Amino acid sequence: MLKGHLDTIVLAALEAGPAHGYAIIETIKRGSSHTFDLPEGTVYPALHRLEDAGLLSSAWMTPPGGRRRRLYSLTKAGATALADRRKAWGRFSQAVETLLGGGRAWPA
Amino acid sequence: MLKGHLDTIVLAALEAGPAHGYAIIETIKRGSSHTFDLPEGTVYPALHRLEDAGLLSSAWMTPPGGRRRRLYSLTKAGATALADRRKAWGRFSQAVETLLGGGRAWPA
DNA sequence: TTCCATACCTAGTTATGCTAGGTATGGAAG
DNA sequence: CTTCCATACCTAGCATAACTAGGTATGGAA
Repeated sequence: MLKGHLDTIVLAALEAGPAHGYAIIETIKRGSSHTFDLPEGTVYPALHRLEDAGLLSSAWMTPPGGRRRRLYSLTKAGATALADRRKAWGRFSQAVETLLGGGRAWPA
Repeated sequence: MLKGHLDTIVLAALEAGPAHGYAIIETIKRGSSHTFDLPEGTVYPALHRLEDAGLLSSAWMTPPGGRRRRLYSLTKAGATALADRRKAWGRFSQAVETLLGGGRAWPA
């Protein structure tokens, strides 16, 4: 479970340039050392959500001698959203870290 | 949104010793510098879930001249679960960090 | 006596991620 | 040539998590 951070990760995966769904899944898998091995049923609906929200745009492409793919790109709003989500992740992980780290069995 | 890490945080809050629901909310609020200001409707059901799962145990207490409170304690299974979840959090946050940090605007 | 902070609770809504299916094509293996 | 796998897309429906929005009750301060 990615618990609400899926969108952030997908946006980040597209920051380096446009990509299609299947490739995004692979990028996330390799980039996380297989910690996030996301099923398509998770990623495709997320891409549609993000496009509906205006954070991504898409276009069908057919590479020569290849199969049709839908290429997703970050919109300007998407880039802004990613920046916001990066900050939110920082606050979030910092807070969790403090709460988890601060909990000692018992200080002497 | 705590995105599935609520249980981890609640378990961690009880690591230092038993506490009641309202106090746990305050502990999490202060410990996270108000990043996590959790509504009761979030925390109480979580406590019940964790107790049903055997990770917490509870007992009603009435301090002298005070009001009745339900004191929650970590069970042995709860302590084990907390250790597991700490590791899971480490893997999770590490992976997100890599994916977010690795996404550069463009490498030269 | 009125109000606030404490202290507990739950029904119902919403959104998220996943399961479990389905369609289709290019290329390799047999 | 046919069978199978990896690629590549999709959706309906389920489970669950967190929250909203209510409710009850008490001790102490104003």
